[in-house]
Amino acid sequence: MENNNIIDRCEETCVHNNIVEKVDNNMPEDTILYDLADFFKVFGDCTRIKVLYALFESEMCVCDIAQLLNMNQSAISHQLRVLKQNRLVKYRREGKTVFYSLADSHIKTIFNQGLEHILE
Amino acid sequence: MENNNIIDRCEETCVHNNIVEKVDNNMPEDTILYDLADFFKVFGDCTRIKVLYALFESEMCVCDIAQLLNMNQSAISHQLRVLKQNRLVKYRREGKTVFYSLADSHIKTIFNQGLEHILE
DNA sequence: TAAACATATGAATAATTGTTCATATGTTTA
DNA sequence: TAAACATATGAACAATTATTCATATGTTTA
Repeated sequence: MENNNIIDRCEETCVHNNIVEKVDNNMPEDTILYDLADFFKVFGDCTRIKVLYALFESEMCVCDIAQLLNMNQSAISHQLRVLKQNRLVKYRREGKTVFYSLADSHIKTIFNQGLEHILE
Repeated sequence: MENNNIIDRCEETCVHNNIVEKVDNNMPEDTILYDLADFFKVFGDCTRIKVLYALFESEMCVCDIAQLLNMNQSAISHQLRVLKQNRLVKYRREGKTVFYSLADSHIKTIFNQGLEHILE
């Protein structure tokens, strides 16, 4: 006796199978969709957004960013790691100082589209 | 006796004040940056990404989407509410059924930029 | 009007995540 | 080489969030 109670009733009656099938055939691979969501997750934090906006203007060291955002060095460093792992920033070392800068050309387009949307 | 221990040492010595000041002057308003992060947060979930991709192909009812993604009706309905609140989808009622469709023209550009980035 | 059904929603839970604190790493300079 | 310093990182904690379950809302039809 299989228990099918968890399956909503509408699955049997309401579903428009032709539509579902057509859409299903055109969906990108699951791994791509997961990667995409993970990528956008990076933009879903205000600190990271601020860091990226700052780097639009100039390359900056960790301390500079920390002061600009009025946050401590550790928090910024953790977030820079996330940005680095997602290939959104690159860095160069100059003595003790590490300068970060933007590594991606899509960020500005994405931000502008987002801005257009929220300002509409 | 003020306690300044929480302030990292580098704030006093390493910070490049000219850069910080210049960048600070060009930063968008804080409220905009928060709104932007909140907006991108919507794309940071795989279920919502899938729903939006599905709606690229066709308008769909809640049950259709639930079946397509093999999730229950409640989960989909909750996520559609988030998308609705962020003005990314719109809906029309036809009897008992509610059909959802895309409400925004920026989504495709944003997704494509994201795809280009992760496939690079 | 009552039953059937598609969708919406509140509450609870589990999982994820941003920040802080403490400390480690790596570079410079005295 | 030791001290000073900029940055990185692990662990812990607090806050956020996606899903599920139970149930409510709103529409149709018998």
